[in-house]
Amino acid sequence: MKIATYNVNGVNGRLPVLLRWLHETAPDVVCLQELKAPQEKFPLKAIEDAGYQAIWHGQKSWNGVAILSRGHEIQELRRELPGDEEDTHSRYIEAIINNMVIGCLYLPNGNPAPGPKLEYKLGWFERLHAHAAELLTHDVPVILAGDYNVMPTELDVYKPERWVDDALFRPEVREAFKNLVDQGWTDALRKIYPNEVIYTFWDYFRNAYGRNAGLRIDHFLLSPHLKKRLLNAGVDKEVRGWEKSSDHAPTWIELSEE
DNA sequence: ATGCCCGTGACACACGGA
Repeated sequence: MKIATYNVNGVNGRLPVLLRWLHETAPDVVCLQELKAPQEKFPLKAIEDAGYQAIWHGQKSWNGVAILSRGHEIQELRRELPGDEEDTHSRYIEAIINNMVIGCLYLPNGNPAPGPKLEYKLGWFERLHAHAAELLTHDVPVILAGDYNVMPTELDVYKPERWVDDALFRPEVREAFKNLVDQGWTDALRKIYPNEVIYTFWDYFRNAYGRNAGLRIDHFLLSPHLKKRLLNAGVDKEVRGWEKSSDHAPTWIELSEE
């Protein structure tokens, strides 16, 4: 079973790229982030014509998350991260698919830092930490996939020294990610590529993709049940080079059946 | 230190992104 995550940076602006990628790689489940579309503007017909069911939580202009599934029913569990009634951002959606809980998340960016946006990010991380711990108590396979907006280590940044004050790489943000993983999660990409440089994002500026000046910020965290089922993982890097691409590339894992 | 390049919303440029 192949599961992917892709920050599309505008689901309607990205639709030709998204459909081509779905057609060429046929993932079973896809977590999308940054739809940048209100609920009623999600391109459901095109997604269905491509062979997928979908649930999504849109928002005008910003944020927005979706889960697509080909073949397996989607049973939605929630469409917001618990813990803050006043958080209006569409950044989390969760479902049961094929006997697994799949959480699709878009963690806040946090810049400029320090400041209220970084505080929001760290607060969101605390809520994710609490919810992730709760999920682990249920003894069911769980995947937390999405754009975490964190480079976990120096290996995940083309020039670490330039990013130390940035909200994607500040020590407290890396620590929040590490604390989450230390609950017992497996960082799937790093498990498959323990020492390799592997990026999921390249800025639109400065020919970042051409220079491979990238970041690894899209992650799969696997609950203990799934660690032994992890067969492979990767980044569809070439998609970043397509015309009208997102600044992120699709990232995926392959799991064995049971 | 800053802009670079994008999508969105709405019609010019502001905003957010990472």
